[in-house]
Amino acid sequence: MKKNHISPAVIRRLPRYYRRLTDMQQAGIERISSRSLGESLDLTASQIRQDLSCFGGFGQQGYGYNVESLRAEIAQILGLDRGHTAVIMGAGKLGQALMESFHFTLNGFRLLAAFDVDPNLVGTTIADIPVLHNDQLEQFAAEHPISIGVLTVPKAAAVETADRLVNLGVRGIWNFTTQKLSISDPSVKVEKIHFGDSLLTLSYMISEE
Amino acid sequence: MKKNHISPAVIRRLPRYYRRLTDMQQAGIERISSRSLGESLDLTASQIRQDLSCFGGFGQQGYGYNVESLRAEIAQILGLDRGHTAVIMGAGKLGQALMESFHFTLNGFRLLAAFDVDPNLVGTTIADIPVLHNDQLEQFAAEHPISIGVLTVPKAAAVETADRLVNLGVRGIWNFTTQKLSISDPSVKVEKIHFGDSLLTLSYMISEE
DNA sequence: TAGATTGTTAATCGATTAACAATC
DNA sequence: TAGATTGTTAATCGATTAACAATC
Repeated sequence: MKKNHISPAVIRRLPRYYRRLTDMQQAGIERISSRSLGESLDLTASQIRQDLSCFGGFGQQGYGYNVESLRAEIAQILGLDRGHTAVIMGAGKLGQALMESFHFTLNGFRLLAAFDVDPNLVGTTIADIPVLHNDQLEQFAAEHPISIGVLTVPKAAAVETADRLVNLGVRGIWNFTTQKLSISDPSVKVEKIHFGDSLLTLSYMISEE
Repeated sequence: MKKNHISPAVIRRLPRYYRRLTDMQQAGIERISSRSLGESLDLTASQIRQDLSCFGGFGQQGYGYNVESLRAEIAQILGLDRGHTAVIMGAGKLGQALMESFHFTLNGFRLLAAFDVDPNLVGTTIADIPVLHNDQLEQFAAEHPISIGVLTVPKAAAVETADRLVNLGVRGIWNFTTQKLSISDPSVKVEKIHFGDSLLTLSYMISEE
């Protein structure tokens, strides 16, 4: 599947399509038009057809889209079928929250392990995921290919931890810290979740005159 | 301060400007040009000047911007000086992570309390923040004005909890659940952090080709 | 068949970048 | 003063929306 540059705006909408289609499929809905999908997502029908046409023609005139097969197509586009794996670096409260409540499997990832330095945590399992000592990362990686590292360490440890992950050949880093990462290898992708930026945006919105 | 519509793209960049200026101020840097600020944020100088000019002329020809005063201007634009308050709804791992590690104060909010139903949590304090019983929310709100509710409850409780917050007159909801919220009152703003959408985007990026 | 809805092309809209006079 | 850098206007670029022929 060769991808000739898809704009970030389109890519950011794909997960939303995927989620909605998953909901619809579970609700037993078989077909959907771009119009009604658009209405349920506050997007125009045009935009949805335009977005999907970046990847191929998945619909049928006069009918719309088959929910199940469109969902499967988007799953493939997003790479949900690639057997990606993840490790959590930093099993503090945030790491634990992800281990306990985030559905890695539903999002295409198999969570293999978490790593921490806290002796009270090392050796335990949280939501069936083993917590190993930080120092065991390299050895673990030699036995288990790691697609991405989830960075939930304290800010001060972020750069060093990210560098170690990159050295081990991960393809991406999911960065929950406020530390800016400068990864020299451009093939390693970084996706950040920045709580502060989000809250400041909300602050702006509620502060409008 | 009357705001004639500012585009969301601009608003989303303001927190990044603010953070960078904060870093610079702490590093003792007094002045900054749009060019060097742009370089450090991977933006063009033009864009930064264009963005800032939405709110006024904060710079000086031949000099640039004064770091401290530009930071103060942006703080005001973002509403960081308005004495906003927050409560956390749901003191599970994610709520606890925010209580322990997220710097509400640095982001313009005073965190007043957390609410939960777990008898093991109710009555305790976490990071100096009292955890109260869910049922006490209304009484608490009568005594303390709440600007925003942080929604870290399980998905199934999200809609009901959001409705209660809206009834109490909050101005915004910071939604960490995957539940789509349909708030009828358009003056109540919702900002969501969707882990799944973020991870799926990363999945796409590492799956290319 | 007739109605519905796609995929795609063209038109519009908005956001980013470039250019430059103003001026510190 | 001369060099630097702003704020703003114009030009470009990209993304969204509209329109419609194709066709299920």
